[in-house]
Amino acid sequence: MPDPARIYTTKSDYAYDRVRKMILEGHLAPGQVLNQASLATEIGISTTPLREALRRLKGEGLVELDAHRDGRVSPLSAEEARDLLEIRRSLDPLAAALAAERRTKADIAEMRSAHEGLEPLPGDPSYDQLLHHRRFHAAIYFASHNDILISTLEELWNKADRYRRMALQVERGQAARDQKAHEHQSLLDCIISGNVEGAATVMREHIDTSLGAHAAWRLKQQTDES
Amino acid sequence: MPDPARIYTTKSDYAYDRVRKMILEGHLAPGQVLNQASLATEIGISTTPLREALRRLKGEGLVELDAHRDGRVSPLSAEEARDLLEIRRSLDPLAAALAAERRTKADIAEMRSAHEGLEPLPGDPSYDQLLHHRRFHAAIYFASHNDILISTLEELWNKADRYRRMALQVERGQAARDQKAHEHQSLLDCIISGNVEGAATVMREHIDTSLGAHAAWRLKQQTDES
DNA sequence: TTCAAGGTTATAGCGTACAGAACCCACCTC
DNA sequence: GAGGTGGGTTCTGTACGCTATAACCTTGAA
Repeated sequence: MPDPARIYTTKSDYAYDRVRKMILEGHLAPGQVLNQASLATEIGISTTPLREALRRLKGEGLVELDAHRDGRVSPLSAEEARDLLEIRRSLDPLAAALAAERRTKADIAEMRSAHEGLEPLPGDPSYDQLLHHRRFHAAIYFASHNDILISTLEELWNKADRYRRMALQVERGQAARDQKAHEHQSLLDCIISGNVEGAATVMREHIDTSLGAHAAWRLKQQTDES
Repeated sequence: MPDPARIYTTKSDYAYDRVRKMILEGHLAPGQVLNQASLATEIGISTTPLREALRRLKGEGLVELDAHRDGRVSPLSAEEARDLLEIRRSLDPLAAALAAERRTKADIAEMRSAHEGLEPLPGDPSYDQLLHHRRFHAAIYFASHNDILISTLEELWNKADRYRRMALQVERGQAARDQKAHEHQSLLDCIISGNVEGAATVMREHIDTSLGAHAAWRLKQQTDES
């Protein structure tokens, strides 16, 4: 556990990171009730900065918070999975296209470095593996040089992460994982060579066959059955 | 001035609405320093709920807030105007297409009602006129039945509003305003008749020739000159 | 006996006031 | 003129009191 005073400029930021990580890693399960007092003592701060963090997470849709009601971690739903997919299907290709247009030498270096040793996620991936995967996509976002697009996509990524984890509970075949690796490679090639159309097309394909798409499909099945 | 206790469930929400409105209406100018203590007394609350509101506005990009530094209203910039346009050019057509696919009878009624008496914005528009215009577009967003897309677009709209205001300082010709009215009409027609492709196309056109686009162009000129 | 409705109490979130910490600026010294 | 130090200002965090909600219990009627 890092020392809050050393790394973060405010305890509010620290609380935000801690709680967010707890939600994304599943230590706080979807639907779980959040007691502000006990959460605050667990993190080691008082309730005011925690509240600010929770409000921020509410803004990002990770927690539900009504006045004078106990807050809870937002539950997963087939609708949200579908919603996320529809937007990312539109914005991720945009980011890839813009990246192919505007990438600098530094961007290319970062994308190459993030791609280095990147392997398709196994079932039950480590936090580091998820981070590595994210870093590659974040590098593409960054190369778009559109700040609002970057932060929007980062937020969508956070929301999607919980669905990704869910999809990874079912082991994928080697063929599917090879396919993902191939897509990462051609994504990189297209962006570096300035192939705007190609980058967008590959990215759209990448999203359509992504873990999030699998999760959306599975959740829809569950909903339709019941 | 509304009584906070009566309308809002928390003072934090009240403060958020008040400050946001002050920024969007220009009572707090871009770049202006925000003193928490005086802002709080002006609104009639203490600093804690105000701080929560400011943090929320920071998340939406309307204020800049660093640790232990004085906060300020985010300045306008050519980059942000361009960034906004690029994303809206992608997401607004998506919303229109989804709306054409999923609109319910209630959606159609609301879109029709919002379109009723809608007139292209004059120079120096009233708050009500801006609201009416927004209501029409919000009705389209809503008909997409994608909650994340709706909230994302609402946020982008807020950010874009300040640029819209800027563009309206230059009076538009009657031809341009007639064109906008025509676009609103065919947007409505396409969505109601379920013309998915058409709705997306008209919306893209609508964005490309929007006030935000004019503002982006003007800001770019200014930057290039200096 | 069971269910429903109203009131009361307990619990947990919200708001205020104040104390603490960090930053900025002015002033002084070298 | 440049660098450092001190005071003042403003933001951040804590503690506590307030208020709203919800759960439980009692009471009455079916």
